[in-house]
Parts: sequence; C-alpha cells; structure tokens
Amino acid sequence: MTSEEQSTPENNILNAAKEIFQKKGMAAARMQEIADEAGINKAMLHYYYRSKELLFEAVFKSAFHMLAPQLNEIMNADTSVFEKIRNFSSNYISFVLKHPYLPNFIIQELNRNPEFVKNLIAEKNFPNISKFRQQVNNTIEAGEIRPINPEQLFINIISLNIFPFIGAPLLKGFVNVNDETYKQLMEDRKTDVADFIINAIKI
Amino acid sequence: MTSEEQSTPENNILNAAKEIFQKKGMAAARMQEIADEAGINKAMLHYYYRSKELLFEAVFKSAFHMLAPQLNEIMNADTSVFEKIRNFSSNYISFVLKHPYLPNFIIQELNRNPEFVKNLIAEKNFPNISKFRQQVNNTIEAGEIRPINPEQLFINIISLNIFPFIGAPLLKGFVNVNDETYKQLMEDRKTDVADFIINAIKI
DNA sequence: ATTTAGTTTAACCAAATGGTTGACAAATGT
DNA sequence: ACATTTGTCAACCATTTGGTTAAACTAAAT
Repeated sequence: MTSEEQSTPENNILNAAKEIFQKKGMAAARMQEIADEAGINKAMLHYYYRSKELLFEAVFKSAFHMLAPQLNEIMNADTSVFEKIRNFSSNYISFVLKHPYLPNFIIQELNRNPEFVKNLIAEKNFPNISKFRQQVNNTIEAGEIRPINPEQLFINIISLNIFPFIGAPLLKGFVNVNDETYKQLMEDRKTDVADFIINAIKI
Repeated sequence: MTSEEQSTPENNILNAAKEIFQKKGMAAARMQEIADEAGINKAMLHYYYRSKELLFEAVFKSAFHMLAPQLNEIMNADTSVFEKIRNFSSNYISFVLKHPYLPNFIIQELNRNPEFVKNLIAEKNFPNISKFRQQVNNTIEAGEIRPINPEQLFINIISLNIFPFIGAPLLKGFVNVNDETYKQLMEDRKTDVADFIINAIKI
C-alpha cells in the first residue's frame, strides 16, 4: 500500500487549486476557475480555505514539500560528490518530467514574494548546504576534483537541472525543435548533465 | 553621442510600464500603478497605448530586444567556441546585473503564453543555433573538445548564466548568504562559469 | 421523529479594475 | 487672430472578482 492521497473535499479542492495556480500563477488564477475545476460551488473554497491567499499558501507549501526532498538528497546524502551529482540529476529530471509546471511555479512566486523564503527556511527539513560545502572542500583537498567554490558548484548543479524546464518555451525556440524532440533532450540530460559537471570538476 | 532614449510621453509611459510589469507580471500589474509611476493620468495610458494588452506587448518586445543581441553573440560571432563562451558569460552577467528583473520577466510571460515564441521567431534577428551547432561539431572533429551534443552544450551555457538570476531568491536561501554576498558570487561567475564550461568540454 | 452538526448552493455585495467620455488646455497651422 | 488638431484630466461606467449570507440539504445522534 503506497501513500495514495485520499479523496476528501479538501484534497479535491487542493488538487484543483494546484492545477490552476501552477498554470496561471497567483494573480491570474480565478477562484471561480478553481471551483469549476473542482466541480463545486465557489463558496466551498472559502468554506474549506478561508481566502484565496490561504488557499494559495496551501498550494505553495504542498508544491515546495514535493521538491524539497529531491534537494535534500544532494545536500545531505551519505554518498560521494560524484554519486550525489549523478543521483540528483537523474532523480530530479525524472521527477520534473512528471510535474512540469512545478519548478516554474515555485520560482515565479518566490520572485514575486521573496519574503516567502524566510518562512520556508524556518521549517525543518529546509535544505542546507553546509554538509555539501564541507564535502566538496574535502574532495578538493583529497585531490579528486579541481578547486572550486562549493557554492558555485551547487548553483551550477541546480541551474543545469532546473533551468531547461523553466526556460523550455524559449529554449525550444532557440534550438528549434518540437515538444517531442525537446522532451527527448531532457531524457538525455538525466545522464548528460552529470557527465558534464563531473568532466568540469574531475582532475 | 550614444543612443540616449528621448523623453517623449510614449517613452515615459513605456519605462513606467516596464518597471511595473517586470516586477509584478502582466496579471498583477495595475494600470493605475503604471500611471502613478509615470506621473500621469490613467487615461493617458489608453491614449498612447490603446489597452493593457498592447502596452504589455510593447514592454515585452522592448525587453526581448534588449536581450536578443546578447544571445546573437554566442550564436553568430566569428570567434572560437571558447571565446564565445567567455564573452557571452561575461557580457551577459554584466548586462543582467544592471537589469535584474529582465530575464525572469521574459521567461515568466513566455511560460504563461508559449505562443509568444512563434511571433518572436518570425522576427528578423531571432537567435538561431545553426551556426553554433556547426561550429561545435567542427571543433569536436578537430579534437579540441570532447564529443557533446551541441544543443545540450547550448542549453548548458544558457542555463548556467540565466538561472542564477531567475532562481536568486531560492538560491540565496539554500546557500544562506545575504544580497551583498550573492551579488559578489554573481560577479565571480563572469569568469567562473566560462572556466567551468570549458573544463567540462576541453580535452 | 427531532435535533444537531456539518455541508452545499444560489443569490448577493462591495471593492477593484480596465476602459470611456466630455470638457478643457496647449500647441500647431493658416 | 482664428481654427484645428493634439494632449491632459477628473469623473464616470460596465464588468469582474474575492468574499458573504441565509437558506436548504444531508446524515448521523438523541
């Protein structure tokens, strides 16, 4: 038995709200549209989640909590730097291929509302880079990888894995491929990205 | 004499609209707020740009036309692959440090409205990857860089340069640094990113 | 059967929002 | 000097939007 989510009214509403909020963003989303998506009356939204703001927060937190575990892996797993890079790239890309709107939604609303981050950081399980930093420095001292600022390496790993999804409409235009081909490029990246990064740092 | 932009009412409005649209996005931006920012009556917005939609389009195109030349450099310049990577990384990061809202704005609205890309592609000067693809393949055959899919290399270059700005709020939280320090990280990236990429591909 | 608590709906409301209008001023042309 | 066009504004309008309300329905508890 896996952790199937129940079909309570709350969940029903939350799923509909996810769909609409993630596609359109907070400002462009309409309560009526969410109600329609959920197949219920608009008043129900306010009955279960007092306001648009609170409903949005529920959606945002739920979305973020789907992504956080992926990131914790690269931060805190007990594996080598190389393994972490391979695992993260493969797992993250697989995950996002299933939830294509998620990263853009998070990034977007965080830019619109940078103080959200403060709330997130306060939560337990918020990804922390300190272990990764130490590990990278150790691996450099061991002579296994070139000297590199661990923060920059971290930013590079995240960038290479996340941006191709967020920037998909633009990149599809530049590279001049259709959706099908682009998706194949993403599949290839499950291994290509890790190879690229490891080539960049391995001595 | 450089190409200073004139202080016509149109430009005045366009600049105010840029400010508001880029910070808040199409949906959350308010015509009244743009009018206030421009120091004029709301009716003037409609006098010069018939509707919110048209004003937005003007802002979007103007924004995109600021970015396109940067990208054309990496696509079409007559320099080696290595030089292109160095020049682009340095120039692009310098540019974005001056216009921090720009990339997120473009990406965001393109995600909200993917068909925009079709219009952009139709324009002349739309960045095209074909020359870059050929050049990368030549450089591979010459034995100067490792075999790599040129599209993937292109996506990597763009990702490493753009995402750190779009994902800034999130990355600042993960890396746990203040705005000042993060900006310094971005300054460092003007050279670090190119070094990273070149290490990844150079034989 | 009646009460009670939770759930659902249609109708309604106040505020906000994009857009319009008509009057008026400032240039511009003759 | 006069007329015509162009620019500017306060007030106004229709619609949309988040949110409320009061009544009705449901199902279990008494």
